[in-house]
This record gives sequence, structure tokens and C-alpha cells, in this order.
Amino acid sequence: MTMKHWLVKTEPEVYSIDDLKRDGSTAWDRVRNHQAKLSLRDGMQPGDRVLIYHSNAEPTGVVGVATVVGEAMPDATQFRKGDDAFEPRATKDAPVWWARTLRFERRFPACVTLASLRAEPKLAGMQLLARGNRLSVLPVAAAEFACIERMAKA
DNA sequence: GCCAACGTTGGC
DNA sequence: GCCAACGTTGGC
Repeated sequence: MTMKHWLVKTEPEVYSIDDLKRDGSTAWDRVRNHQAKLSLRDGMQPGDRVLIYHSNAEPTGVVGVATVVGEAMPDATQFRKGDDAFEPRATKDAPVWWARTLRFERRFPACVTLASLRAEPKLAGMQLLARGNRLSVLPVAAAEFACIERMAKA
């Protein structure tokens, strides 16, 4: 099966690309949207590459690349009573939310800002840039992924 | 099943 | 901090 490409959003004040670099890899969890869950659980394959996007940041944009490691796993945070990610409907036999391990690959020398993404004609169809998009896990076309990698080097 | 109220996301 | 977009909840 061919490789897929993805983008995940994170608020750097909560968990940044530097946190991922420090940790080496991390469970990408606390995602509480069903469409994003399907990407995490069913869409991603081991070895897929993932753009890391800083939202609510100065500046906002793509800051690096990670790799999908292993299979989907139940999001452990859904079982933690008292945690704001707790999910009362979830049981161990029937988890509601899923997570993936992402491994740090590299940090771009500079953030590829949202403004520069919007200014790039090749990215005009990118799902991230669609009006009102709030999904925190998104598929990215291979050509779009390559384009952003080139922008990071320029 | 409809839909108003409400909560969250995320750019600015 | 504001607010548009839009997902979720819950009464009916």
C-alpha cells in the first residue's frame, strides 16, 4: 500500500515540536473528534509521515515532520476519571477514542507560516486551508507534503 | 429526527 | 479578547 501523508495540529503552549523532539516519540492522544479519530485509527499506517502544525501560536504554521509508529491504540486518557479528556461512555472492551505513536523526525529551520501556505498556489486545494476547518488530524496530498518540505528549505 | 442552545477551535 | 465556524447535546 502506498504511503499516506498527514498533518496534526497542536498548541505549542500545550505540546510543541520541541517537546516532541525532547520526548523522541509520544502518544498522539486527547483527540476528541470522530473524523480525526478515524484518521488516527484507520487511516494512518506505520511509516506514514506527518506534518506538525502549531496552532494558536506566533506564528502559526508547519514546524516539522514526524513518523507514524505502530498500530492504533486506545487513547488512555479517556479512562482517567477527573481528567478533562475523560470519556464516561468508554470501556476497555469498547474504547471510544484512539491514539497513535508519533516519532520525531525533524524540525524545520523556520516555521512555514500559515500566511505562506495561503500564498502558495500549489496549496490552494489543501484541506487545512479550507474555510472554517477545525479538524486537528488531516490528510495531506503527497504533492502538498512535498511542496511544504521544499518551502521549509527555501 | 429536528433544531436551538451551547461549547470549542483557532485565526486575527 | 473577539468572533465565525461548526460540532455536540438534549428537549421535544
